[in-house]
Amino acid sequence: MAVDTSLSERKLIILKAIIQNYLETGEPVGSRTLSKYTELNLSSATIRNEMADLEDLGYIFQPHTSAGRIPSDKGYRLYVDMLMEEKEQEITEREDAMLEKADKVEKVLQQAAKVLASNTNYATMVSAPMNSRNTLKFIQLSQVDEEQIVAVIVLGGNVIKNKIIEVGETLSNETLLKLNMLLNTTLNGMSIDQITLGLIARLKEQAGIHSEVIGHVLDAVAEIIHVEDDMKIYTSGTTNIFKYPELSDKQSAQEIISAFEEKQQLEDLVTETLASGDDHAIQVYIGDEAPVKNMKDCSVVTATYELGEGMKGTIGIIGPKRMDYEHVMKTLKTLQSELDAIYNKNPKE
Amino acid sequence: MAVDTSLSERKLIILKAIIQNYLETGEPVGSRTLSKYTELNLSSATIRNEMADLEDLGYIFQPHTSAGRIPSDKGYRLYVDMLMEEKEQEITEREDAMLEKADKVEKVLQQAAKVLASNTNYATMVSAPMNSRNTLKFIQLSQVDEEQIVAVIVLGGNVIKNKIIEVGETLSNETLLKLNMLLNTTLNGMSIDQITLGLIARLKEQAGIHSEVIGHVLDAVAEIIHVEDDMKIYTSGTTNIFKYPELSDKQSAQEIISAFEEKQQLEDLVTETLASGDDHAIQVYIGDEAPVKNMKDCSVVTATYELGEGMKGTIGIIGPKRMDYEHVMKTLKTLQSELDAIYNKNPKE
DNA sequence: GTTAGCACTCAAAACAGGGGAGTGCTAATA
DNA sequence: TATTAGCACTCCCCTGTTTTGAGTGCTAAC
Repeated sequence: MAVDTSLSERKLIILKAIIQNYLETGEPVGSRTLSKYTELNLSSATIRNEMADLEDLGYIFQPHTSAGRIPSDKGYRLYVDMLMEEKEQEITEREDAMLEKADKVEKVLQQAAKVLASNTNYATMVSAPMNSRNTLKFIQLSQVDEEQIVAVIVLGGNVIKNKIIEVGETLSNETLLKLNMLLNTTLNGMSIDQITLGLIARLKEQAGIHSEVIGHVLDAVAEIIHVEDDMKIYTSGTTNIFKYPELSDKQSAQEIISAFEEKQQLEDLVTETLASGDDHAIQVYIGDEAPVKNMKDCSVVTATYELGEGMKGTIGIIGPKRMDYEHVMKTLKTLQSELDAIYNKNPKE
Repeated sequence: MAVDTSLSERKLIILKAIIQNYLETGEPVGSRTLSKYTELNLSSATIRNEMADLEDLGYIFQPHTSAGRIPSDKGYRLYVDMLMEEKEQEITEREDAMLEKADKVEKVLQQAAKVLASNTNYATMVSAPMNSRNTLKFIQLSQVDEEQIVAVIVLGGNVIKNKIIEVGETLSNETLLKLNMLLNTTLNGMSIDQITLGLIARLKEQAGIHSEVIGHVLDAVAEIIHVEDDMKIYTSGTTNIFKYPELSDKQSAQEIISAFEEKQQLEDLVTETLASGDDHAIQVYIGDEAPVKNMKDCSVVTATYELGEGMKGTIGIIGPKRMDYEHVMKTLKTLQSELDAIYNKNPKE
């Protein structure tokens, strides 16, 4: 990224001015406007020369001749990387109140998406934490009726899952007790990745004639992971995109909204975010950079949060390229630590 | 509804022709078009006279002078009530295959919404069955760690819910066993409405010093009903509305899409559908008739399905007023009996 | 009762012109 | 040498006007 060094101080100032102005107005910005807007007192002509240079370098472009300039993706990139000053002031207190104790994780997350959307006026998504790296805390088998038992599986962080298992015979109480003992002593505290084939074989051996049940239980465990694989994603404020003319033509709107409806694409986004980079960094995808093709006309800002024990989820904001990056990143950061805090302080809620 | 009798045979034919033509093309239909389109050989002039009458009666109207006529809500109403001939032929076999055994109810319903959407090109929703009138099948308390027990509650139809309960003390195995016995013998097979205050008092009395736990469990049961109250709704094909110009202007599109996002409005729709009328009838709401204000420019067609034991859900299609009512109603009927069949034949899947 | 014909209406498309914001270039200026 | 003023030019966009054409209502003839 040696590109930036090739830009003079003045060019940077002008570029920054162009972008900031464009973020506010959404209109192409011309040289005259800039000559007043910027502190360095230059005539429009000078600015024009600089702008021509910037255009040659690919940071800005004209939608058509005799229009002002608007930032290119490359320009935005430079902006978020270097030019943007973080306005750290006034850490918002409001959200504290909004995220009041909702008693279920899902509720909290849905709420978070909502708060975020109303706070930013963009479309938002929050993915529920995945428990791939989670630990088994407790397993309980119980007879429901003659032919069915239910396996209750509690994961770290008190995520509970159940699965009905069909059994041909009625199992005696002692048998169930024994199996429960066996399962819990062996598997308790184990990470899901730690359950190896060898371990399974050993378990089955100890279960004797009931090895089949053990098999079913482990299948259930596996399936639970699998089920969790198609992750839950909460969205809000989708229709906010109609507020931005450049996104609200039929074509774009349809693409973006269907990306939100078929969660598959959002899942890709989450996966990408979780995979790449530092845990608590904020990531910014501009245009094509996003791993979601339908969002080529948008910018996407994401953050990762953590509910302890390696359960991570993603928060994301989707808006026009000319989004208010500073505000968004600040808000996202706040919410991120918000979520981090709530659950690390109070994991049972 | 004596209105219809006042219409001559010929007027009915013409009205029907107008509507059918409009359904296909989406364009206002004029007298010339009709004079060829209809079998009764009449000149455009004659048709014009009849159309003038129909307009006076409120069945059709002109979007502006010198445009063709389009059906009014009243016209559509008459059409779906009387004029439309059911094309019963070729009961679709395809869907059978599509709704292949998904092993979770949610999956099936989500799938159903998808199939429906791709089949009709409209927006669709499927509500998960509510279990308000459901019965308790099984309750199991288990100790998770020193301070927590988990209550697993199985409802009829094998809907499983759990709830972590905080207890100050560690309960002995015998105590748990006793409580489990007590809960199951007393509550087993009961409908949720049948658990009265008197019953609760009696339970607590029998539980003695552990009455508090019983209280928590019952709270959990109550909460589970409550949680289920904000029902799950699956949607698909929201963006199909962009296919219909009359709905895809910013204003309408935004309204409809946000109705789909904030599920509250869809819930109203479901409630209305479930409340009103015969179980297996198909209901058609045209324009204002729908209980959802955001859909005043749409038509909504709904059906109720049943998963046995009084658990009912709703399937709905939302499209433009000029939707292909016949196809939609037929498809809906098929899917309805599809769902009915799957779960009544094979309730455990 | 039906039809042909005609005058009329009005939305939408096609067209034309003016205004204006913005540019690039050149020549003058500090 | 960098900056600026000035000027010609471009081209979007707005506005108003015209044209077109589909469709109607009405009247008179069949």
